[in-house]
Amino acid sequence: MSPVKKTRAAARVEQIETIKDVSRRLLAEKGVTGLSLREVAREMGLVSSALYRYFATRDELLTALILDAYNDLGSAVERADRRSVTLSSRRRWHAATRAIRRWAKSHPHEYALIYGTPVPNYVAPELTIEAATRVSGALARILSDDWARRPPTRTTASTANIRTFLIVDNIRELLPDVPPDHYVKALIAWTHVFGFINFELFGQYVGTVRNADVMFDRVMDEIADFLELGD
Amino acid sequence: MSPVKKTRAAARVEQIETIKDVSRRLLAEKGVTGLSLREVAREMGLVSSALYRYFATRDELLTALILDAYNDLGSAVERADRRSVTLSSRRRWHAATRAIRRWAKSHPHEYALIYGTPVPNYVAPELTIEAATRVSGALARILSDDWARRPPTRTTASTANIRTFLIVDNIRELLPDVPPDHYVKALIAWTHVFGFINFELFGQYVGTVRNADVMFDRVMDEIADFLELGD
DNA sequence: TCATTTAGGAGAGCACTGCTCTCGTTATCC
DNA sequence: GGATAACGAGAGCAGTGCTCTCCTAAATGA
Repeated sequence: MSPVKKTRAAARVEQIETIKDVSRRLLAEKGVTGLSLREVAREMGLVSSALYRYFATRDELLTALILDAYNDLGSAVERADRRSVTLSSRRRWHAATRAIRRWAKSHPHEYALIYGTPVPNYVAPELTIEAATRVSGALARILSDDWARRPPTRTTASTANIRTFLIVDNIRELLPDVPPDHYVKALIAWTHVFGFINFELFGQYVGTVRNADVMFDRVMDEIADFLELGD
Repeated sequence: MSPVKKTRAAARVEQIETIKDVSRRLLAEKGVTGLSLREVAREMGLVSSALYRYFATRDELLTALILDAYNDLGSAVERADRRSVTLSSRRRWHAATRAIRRWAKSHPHEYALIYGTPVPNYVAPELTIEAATRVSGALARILSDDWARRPPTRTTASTANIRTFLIVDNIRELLPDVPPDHYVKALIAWTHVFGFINFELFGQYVGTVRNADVMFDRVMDEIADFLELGD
């Protein structure tokens, strides 16, 4: 209502931003378990109880960080895709998946926060689901665009069978030009991007993979074949 | 040296077993973060400091639980494979991967312990790597056995290129009959089993997958095609 | 057999955590 | 200008992992 926001509200959002920034720094240094409200407060020259004016609980702060992480990753992959949108589908796929992995490796703890073990008792708020869709949406667009360019030989198989195990309405929104009988392949591709990064970051590839950079490209190429992406 | 072990040593291993049992129960109830040494001690009618006679630190207890979890899962999939070893490679693949997922769903917190975010600062002890190999080894045997039955049309391509990003010596041990140019495919299959289960258990499939049971079978069938497993 | 070593448990205590409550102060709104 | 609400300080509670000292009872060696 007031023409100009006064210092009060501005100071609040600024304070919230500071809390999240400090938290992100401590998160990067010591991981989730090492992130404590008291230390954040200490760093800010505040007493711990003051933080509760902004976040009712530690989990609430973590949820905010998760949301930001999803959006940060989301915009990173969107940016990468924007740069390569004129190239072939295969190159777009490589650019996008590389961007995801790159973000993951430079923000390992934030990545673990969103794609690792759910922190408290796992209840994904609606907002995080929406933010999470940004990154999968970017990948989906590449695949859907590719199908839009393919010769229209599609068989348009019935979705009746697929409906038993997939929520096709939600998927169709993301893959408007992909025939439903390819939804499973698309989900496999999506799953594999994060399956690889999880295994790499969480140490499962120790002893088998020597150079994960090269391996990732090879695997993503194999997935592109699997998706029959245009070259 | 003594002919019969006295009560002392036996009581010790028994006490250790009790600690791990109680810990597993509490782990299943409240997750990793909810597992506290003091509560374990309380349940056993002990004082917390007594537990430190058996585990020098909480992480040491967790490491023991991780080791047991790997072995428990390992023997579960080995058992499943033993029952289906006479069937086709495709059926063996389905039996083994189903066993893995079944174990994961009935031990979600233990699964998260070994395939989720590394708990403290991630240092995988040698012993856990060995135990972890049991489950991947069981999967590998299926694939290697399948290749042993295939007509010997293998091209035996040079491993020179693959050596740059894979530790082929370790992989060859697990896949003795698989030509090296198929190692990447094998690693993709292995990665995807756990990529799927991670996504399912950690809530990433909410909104897209309706019936994960059916979806899993479909996906594993697609992977079997990808591996060209015999039917 | 008896003295000695050693293992196991009890209990107090330290430093830390998340979170709650009360109480002044100070900026905002009517 | 006075009421209202936001903000921060500070004390305190219950909980944590871990350490240290002390005592008892069991295993060991001469």
